[in-house]
Amino acid sequence: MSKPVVDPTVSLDLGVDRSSPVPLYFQLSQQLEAAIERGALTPGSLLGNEIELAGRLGLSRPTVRQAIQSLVDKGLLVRRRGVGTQVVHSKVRRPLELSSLYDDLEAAGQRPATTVLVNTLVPAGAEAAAALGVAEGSDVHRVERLRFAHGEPIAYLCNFLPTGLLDLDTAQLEATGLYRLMRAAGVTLHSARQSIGARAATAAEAERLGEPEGAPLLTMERTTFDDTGRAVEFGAHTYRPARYSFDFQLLVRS
Amino acid sequence: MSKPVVDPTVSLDLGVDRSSPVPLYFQLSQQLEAAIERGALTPGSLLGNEIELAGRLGLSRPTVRQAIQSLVDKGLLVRRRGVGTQVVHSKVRRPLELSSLYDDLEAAGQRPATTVLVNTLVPAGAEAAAALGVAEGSDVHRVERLRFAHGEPIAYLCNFLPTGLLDLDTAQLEATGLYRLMRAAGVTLHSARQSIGARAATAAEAERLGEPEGAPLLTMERTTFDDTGRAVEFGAHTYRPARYSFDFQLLVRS
DNA sequence: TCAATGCGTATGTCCGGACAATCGAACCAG
DNA sequence: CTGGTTCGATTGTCCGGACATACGCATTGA
Repeated sequence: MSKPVVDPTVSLDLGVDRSSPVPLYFQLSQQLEAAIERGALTPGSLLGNEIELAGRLGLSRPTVRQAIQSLVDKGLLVRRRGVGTQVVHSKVRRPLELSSLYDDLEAAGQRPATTVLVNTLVPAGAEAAAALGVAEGSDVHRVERLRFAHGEPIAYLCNFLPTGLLDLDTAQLEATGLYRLMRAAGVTLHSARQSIGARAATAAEAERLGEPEGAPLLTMERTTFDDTGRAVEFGAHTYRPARYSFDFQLLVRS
Repeated sequence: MSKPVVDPTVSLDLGVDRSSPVPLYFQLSQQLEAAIERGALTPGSLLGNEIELAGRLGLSRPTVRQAIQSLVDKGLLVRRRGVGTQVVHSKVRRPLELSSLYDDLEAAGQRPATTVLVNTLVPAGAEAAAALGVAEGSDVHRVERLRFAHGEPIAYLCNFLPTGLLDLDTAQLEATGLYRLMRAAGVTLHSARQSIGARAATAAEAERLGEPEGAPLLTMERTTFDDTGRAVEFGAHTYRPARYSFDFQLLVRS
């Protein structure tokens, strides 16, 4: 009896374009991911061994391994020595990434809108100065925004940014998200430190978000760093818990 | 003028043990990580080119690249073509992983304690059945626990587990965390889907955690999967926000 | 003075091969 | 029937080399 091994070459039309500037391993990993996504590779099915796959595609084994490994890192595949590589069952689709609330809402089909409440230079307070790594009292940008979805207020966003990084245009801030502006300004985001908590709304917070005073609020503080280690943003956000929660998937680091 | 490039071979005593069963690339990456951790490799410093490093250590370039790549994936290093590999400035230390509250508290120096309130088999409700992928009404384990730190209640944990996976001993549940028990039973955790939110405490919730009714609570729901895609745990937790928040770092996927 | 060009250097991609470690199943012995 | 052993299959690790590509800097030219 032969095992129910999928033959990727015939069942899905795999094949690489050597004239393309896109790396071969990336072409392959994208095709495999697409095949998984559309169900051509069913969960639990084996992927056929690497050497044979490499031979069929006219690639070397390291290239095929690199493609497979990238999908393993994404959590879509699992490798087992002596067994093979198989598609993970289900549900791992969007591992946690450094996300922008604006992009999240847009991807969810909500139509995000932003009102800029404050956009000025202020002397850095103790907390913002410590987070951004600048001297207390030195100038930093302060941006306060209200984020809406379907006309309902979702979150109040208060952010601090160091000067000289990008010019914060109020119109642009209302048209898109902060992260998109930073990327467009050539800032390469690298990592962030986040803290998610909850507390009761103060009178001012409650009024901004249209909640009663003392209502529970979901809070998030975040400091974002670029790849040189510079802090490029510090934000303290409050969310209406009935309208927003932090949903994500995460993988076990191995 | 020579550039201020660190010479890893002399300044840090790098060297691999070929008789060890530990993979060479792993030995190297661990040594590099340790060097970064203790400050021997200062943030921003270059790491010297791969080929030379490989030659000095008596390794091949792919092996050295594999070691470096693993640290890049961890966010400790950044590579730039034509420039070199440099140590990231600070602060990226513990990227988000699938964590156990028990382990988190223990690592933070708090002394966690657990009281098991409920540990029985119950017919699965709609929510638990959907999360675990079992038929509604079929038997599942139900575990309710109170988690303390320094004698103060921190969280109320309600978990559902499929039967036949492991035997849930109340004494063991009070001595350690659920994840540790599952790992000990041979379950290989793979991924989880989480949702973090907030809401006002009901009378029962408030009483359990020693909070006033209506107090804001931090909530987390999580479904955990093993590497075959089976759901192995579903939990609904509530935390006292004054005592606990979700802190983590995350990297930009590239 | 300033912009365009060229060059060195480092990482990015890819190849082909070799051996080791591990898993699962078939096989054999008690 | 049961338990241990052997063996094939598959991934894990490692090597040595080759060429492509992008960045930074110095040089050159307008």
